[in-house]
Amino acid sequence: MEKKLYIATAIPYVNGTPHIGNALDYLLGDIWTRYQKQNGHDVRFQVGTDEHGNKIAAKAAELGITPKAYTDSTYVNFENLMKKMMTSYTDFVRTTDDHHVASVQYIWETLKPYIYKGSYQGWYCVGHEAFFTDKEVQATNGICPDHQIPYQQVSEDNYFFKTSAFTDRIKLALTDGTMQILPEFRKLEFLDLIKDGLDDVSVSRPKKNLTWGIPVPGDPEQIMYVWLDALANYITVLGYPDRPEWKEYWPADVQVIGKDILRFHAGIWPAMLLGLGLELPKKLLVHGFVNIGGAKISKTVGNVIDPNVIIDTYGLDAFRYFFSRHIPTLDDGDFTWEKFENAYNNELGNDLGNLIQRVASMILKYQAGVIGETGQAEHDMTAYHAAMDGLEFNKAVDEVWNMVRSLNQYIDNVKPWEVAKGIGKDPEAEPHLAEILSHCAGALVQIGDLLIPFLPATATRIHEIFESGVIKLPEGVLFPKLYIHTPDPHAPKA
RNA sequence: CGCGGGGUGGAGCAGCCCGGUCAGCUCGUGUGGCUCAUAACCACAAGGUCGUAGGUUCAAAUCCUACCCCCGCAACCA
Repeated sequence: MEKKLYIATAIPYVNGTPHIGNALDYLLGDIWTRYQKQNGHDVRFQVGTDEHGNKIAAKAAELGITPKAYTDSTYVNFENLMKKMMTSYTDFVRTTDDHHVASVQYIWETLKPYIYKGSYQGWYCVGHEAFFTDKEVQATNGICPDHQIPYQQVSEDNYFFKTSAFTDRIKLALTDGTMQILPEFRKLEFLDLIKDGLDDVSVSRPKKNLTWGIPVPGDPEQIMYVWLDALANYITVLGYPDRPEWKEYWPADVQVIGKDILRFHAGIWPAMLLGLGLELPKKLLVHGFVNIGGAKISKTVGNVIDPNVIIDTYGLDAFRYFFSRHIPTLDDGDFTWEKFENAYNNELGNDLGNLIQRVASMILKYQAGVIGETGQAEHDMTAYHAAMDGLEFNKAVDEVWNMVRSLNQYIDNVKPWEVAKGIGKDPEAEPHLAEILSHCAGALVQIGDLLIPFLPATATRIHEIFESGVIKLPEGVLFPKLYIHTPDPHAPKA
């Protein structure tokens, strides 16, 4: 049985609305999925939501509804964004799904040899009835800002998962490439982080401190903490352990995560898999953060950008274009409205949109729309495919734009409009012109092919215009100019 | 002496591993060309002590040493 492809994305916590980072996960997953499907592969593409935990419970209590009712109302925000982005996912997992809950309990049972009871010690606020991290305690000088009482060192009983037992095997998998982390420097960072070994993690909380979560099998006093619950989604969604089809897809070919959660996905998650006797994911695609004008996105600063607004203003393909090309796939990137609009106007409008327009219009004008023999344009696509394989999607788009640029150059060099003037005088002119224009059309079809993973709607449109042998130019141009955040160069001077 | 990344024309970057053919690309600016096209496209030009100071070498953005500056991370943060 040939293994089918599987890509998974991190599941966001649904106590907020989707942000640009979530959108980036979906976009990268979708680009990969479309690319693989285009190459004839069967791909399963998971997305989902993480719905347990105290923050959800507190929010729900505030609203006077059950936690489940609350997440029922918020997870759709994420689902809506995915749909809006034309994310071609095949599976949507919610950690509150019955099957997930049951599977996680099975996983707990199976991992029992590596689970032991211990005591967790940390800073506790009596008012919150919850633990806080060292960082939070430090930031507040040891006093809870909400209750004006000092945090106390408190210990509580809970279960620990023995990730330490798997340190060596995980290190080996990273070193020998069984589990790749891309980019490479993230792998080095992580290896450095665990050079002294992985620490065991606390995987449950007493019921009094954590109410909303999956019960620990065989211990009614304990509720599972986020780790086993959330990370397990990548296999429970495939049907693990009861639906055998999961075996056709696991191990994941790619898992898309943000740099902030690498340590969990490169540490705890592989440890879980090894404990279950399963293979490790082949690649972890670690993307960076999107900054806004060089600054970190922060709710308190209020510089949060809603992906929905971008899509509503400029269209989905413009959104997909910017975030796949101008936010480096494997590193941090920067968003500003000005950069976005410049990319939209100059690259999508002038470079690509105008190119399509000029070629289509020449064929209409000189040949009544008949394209003729589409000479197979064979541009060297090695660099494009190498970039796709290396999960450097931004470089792949760069390659496409090199093609756009050279086609524009080609047209200026051969001057079809000059050739057209020779028709009627020079017998060679007509076939020569036909040859030139069919070459252009062929090149555009190829560009359309390469854009399928990135700009699905635009790719379809290019194919519609050029593929039938007769130009079918719809009303209106592709990517009409927009001057919302940048000055309109054609505006009359004040 | 915590770990990591980085400092290249106005902006953003590539090149550095494997020293010379490297000072390159995109945007921006200027000039010109063209007219098929979304006042688009194409060509050319101006602009850089390649963070600083030493060193190695016939030769350094590229290797070595020291220093300065910027940015992440520093474990329970999805």
